[in-house]
Amino acid sequence: MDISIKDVAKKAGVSIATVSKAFNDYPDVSTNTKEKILKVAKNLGYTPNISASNLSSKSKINMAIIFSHVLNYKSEYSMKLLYGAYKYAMENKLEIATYTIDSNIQKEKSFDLFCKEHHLSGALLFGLKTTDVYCNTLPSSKTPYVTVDIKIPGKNASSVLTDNVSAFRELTQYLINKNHRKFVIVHGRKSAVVSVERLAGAYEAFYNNNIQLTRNRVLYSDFDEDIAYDEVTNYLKTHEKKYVTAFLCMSDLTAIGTINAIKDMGYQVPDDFSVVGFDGLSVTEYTSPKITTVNQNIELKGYEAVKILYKMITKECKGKNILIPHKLISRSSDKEIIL
Amino acid sequence: MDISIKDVAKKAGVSIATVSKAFNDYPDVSTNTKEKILKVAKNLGYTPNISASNLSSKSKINMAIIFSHVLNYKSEYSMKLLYGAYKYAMENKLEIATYTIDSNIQKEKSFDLFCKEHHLSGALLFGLKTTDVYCNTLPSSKTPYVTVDIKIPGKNASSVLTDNVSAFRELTQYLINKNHRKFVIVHGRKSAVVSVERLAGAYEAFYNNNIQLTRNRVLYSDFDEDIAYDEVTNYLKTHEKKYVTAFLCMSDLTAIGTINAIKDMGYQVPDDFSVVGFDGLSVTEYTSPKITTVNQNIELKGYEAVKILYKMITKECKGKNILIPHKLISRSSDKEIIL
DNA sequence: CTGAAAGCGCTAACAC
DNA sequence: GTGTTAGCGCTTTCAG
Repeated sequence: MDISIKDVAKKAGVSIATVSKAFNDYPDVSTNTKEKILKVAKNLGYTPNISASNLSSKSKINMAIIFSHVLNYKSEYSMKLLYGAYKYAMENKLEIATYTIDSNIQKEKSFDLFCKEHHLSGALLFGLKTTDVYCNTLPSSKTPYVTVDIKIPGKNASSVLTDNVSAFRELTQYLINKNHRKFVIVHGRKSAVVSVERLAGAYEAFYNNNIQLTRNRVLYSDFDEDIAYDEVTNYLKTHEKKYVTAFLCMSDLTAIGTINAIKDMGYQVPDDFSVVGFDGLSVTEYTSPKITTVNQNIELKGYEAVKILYKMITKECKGKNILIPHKLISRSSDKEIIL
Repeated sequence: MDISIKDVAKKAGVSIATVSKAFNDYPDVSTNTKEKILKVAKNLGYTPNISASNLSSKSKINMAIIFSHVLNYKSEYSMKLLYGAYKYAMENKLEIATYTIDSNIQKEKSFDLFCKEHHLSGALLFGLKTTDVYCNTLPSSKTPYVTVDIKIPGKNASSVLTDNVSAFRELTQYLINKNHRKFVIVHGRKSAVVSVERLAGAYEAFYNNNIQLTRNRVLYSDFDEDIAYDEVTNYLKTHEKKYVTAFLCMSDLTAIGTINAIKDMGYQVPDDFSVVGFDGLSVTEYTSPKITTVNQNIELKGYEAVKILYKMITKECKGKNILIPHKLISRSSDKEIIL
């Protein structure tokens, strides 16, 4: 038979109430009794039943990570997010459960309902897309939540973001400083907020440097390499080389697709074309050439996301939007044009 | 106020027992009442409280994935495992929670205790190492568990494995068939079972082809690229080129480290040395040259792991050890030696 | 500082 | 086919 609080109480010669208090660090238990209880509990192999505790307590803190899609294993992105989140959790002896809830399930059960069901005090939403059902129902949620890379306004909402406009402006400026003037932009998923923001960043840089937009082209892909590969291949087949000197890619994976397309068309990177990516995945170090990119500090995003969720739950702070610093990493997939 | 089963019962004009039965697909509820109850519940925004249900039910199935370490985001491995696991879960409308329990926590709380605490019917153990505390306590566990890449015997234990000996023998034979005779083996973590097995596979191939062991060298690294890089660099600095024609790496990441070391020492892959990896990570497609490797079918491992755990829990099957088929993928990081 | 007792929301006998 | 009821293991007033 399983050991319950009763057994501990009996063995320790106290009431179950006292055992409960001892385990929950109530101030009104003498150090002596507390120590005895803890020792007895250890001997018996007792551990509090979380379900029971959840049921009878209003205040127990439970946090979860909710992925909106089955994680895309091709991308390190989710992994780094998870890594950062669990890092914070471990450091603070917090427990986090991770669930996957795709759009079908989101339709069946609202976020609030899911949280109630699982007795969650709050949740982190990773991988949420503008097309997800949750985007509509989240704002009216009473449960605190934190989104990453997307802002979903709400009473108890926070978000952890990258300043995509600035980051992509800097990336573009970096190439402009190397005398590039003719760009092809390899766009990310069209509906993604981050893509739109990054495009705006590129345009800002163009504007700041009096670069005519008409000279530049936007190729629409997803964030993966396949579509980028096809689009760039097609572009190179239908355009003369002189029309472009650099490819501005909205993700590292599209940069890889772009580089492969360029190589397969018989050109060289960076000799014929410069290519830059975005995200800062470690895969950019494994390619040759190594890819110039913007490190988004993804682990930190996960880390900060949990931190702020926890503080929202404990009322230490209100919902807010946090910007995580990014960093341009110059490598060998681009080169300066000598005028 | 939250909606409970009582509210639904009252509104639907039935007893709470009937509501409970309707929600749990008991056969003894008329289709009419069931439909009505479900409709009322939907309107009210009712969802069963899992904690309460867990508390009063013996039979509720709850599965979890337990990572023994904060996931290493550099490796796609964990991600693919997760992907496969959640794929099975989604297909079968099962819910899985993922936790991270490092060795410190493993020491504090046994596997059985953790499961009891969380009312788990069984768990998948991902990333378990021979040095983990759980390895000792697991065998006496009453809760069913499934391990990946490592066999921990037990009453209710299953494992999902790769036939590492055969796989590495095939990989070695593949190079032997290309007339390689002088190898350096870049070993994985020394204490890892899979490393030992793979080494045995290499030796089998050597034996089958009368290749003298003395001609070959083993370099000990972890499964990551850094140590491999250092070891190979050091090797190349202290040995003449003629002593080796191929590097047999026990993981894709060590293969990457090896290739980088070779390049940085001024040699070419595969012209000067052939290099092969192991795992089948997608990163092997992004490198140049693309790396010959053994695809372990990692997603399938995750998928099958959940499947078998579920069947163990439902008593559809007993614990067993499953071998997942692997596949050699020949790419351009190796070449035939023309005699 | 400690204990008695009233639930938390649900399930599972069992009675009808 | 439906309802009554006794818990599941814990937290939390409230009395002492």
